[in-house]
Amino acid sequence: MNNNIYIQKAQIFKALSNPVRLEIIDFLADGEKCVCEIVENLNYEQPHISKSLIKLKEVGLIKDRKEGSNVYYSLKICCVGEFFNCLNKILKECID
Amino acid sequence: MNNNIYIQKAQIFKALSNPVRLEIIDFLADGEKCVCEIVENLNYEQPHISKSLIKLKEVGLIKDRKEGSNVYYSLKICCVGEFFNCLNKILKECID
DNA sequence: TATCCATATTCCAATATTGGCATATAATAT
DNA sequence: ATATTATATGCCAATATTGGAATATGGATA
Repeated sequence: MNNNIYIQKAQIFKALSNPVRLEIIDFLADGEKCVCEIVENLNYEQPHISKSLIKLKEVGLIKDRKEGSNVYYSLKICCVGEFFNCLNKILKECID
Repeated sequence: MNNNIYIQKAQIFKALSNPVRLEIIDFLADGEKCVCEIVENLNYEQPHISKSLIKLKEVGLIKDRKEGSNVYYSLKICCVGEFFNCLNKILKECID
């Protein structure tokens, strides 16, 4: 049962464990974007971007909003800053 | 080249994307532990624990120290607190 | 040296992830 | 109704991850 928490957390990390999905998050840090904008900016096929977005949404990292035929995605993590600052620290230490 | 940063970050998240490895990190949050203590506390085969520790070490999340025939592992992340607080926030929001 | 204990490595089958391609759906416009 | 545009889904081969079982290594002790 307590093990469940580790499984849930692992799933969030799994969603983050892909360069394309990290690039999407970085792009969304700039603000809400529709799928087409993300596809234009990242050099990947539309279906791949779509699947990546869905995976990020499933674990609660981003949210979507439909408007006409467009779907707009945006970050749901309030603490992206702290989160990625820590990551950067780890990377910096790793280089030393 | 900038893509490399996403690959590196993804590798850190990949190391964290496993319940056993998260449990190990949680256990190490209590302080430095030798492999045998970790094996005793977590219900997994010694080789699995060993491999998990090596994976965490490879990405710079933990460090090791040999003393006789024992190897002691400890956290190398200074900012575990912030990091996991954010994660908990995401999990909480996800439930709502 | 022989043996014991702690840790790491290798091998493996089952399972999951990746990312492209083709296709489906759903909204909008003509 | 048909065509067009935006997004999602299904399928697939290549590749990676998982975690167990057996085995190897290396320090300590008798």
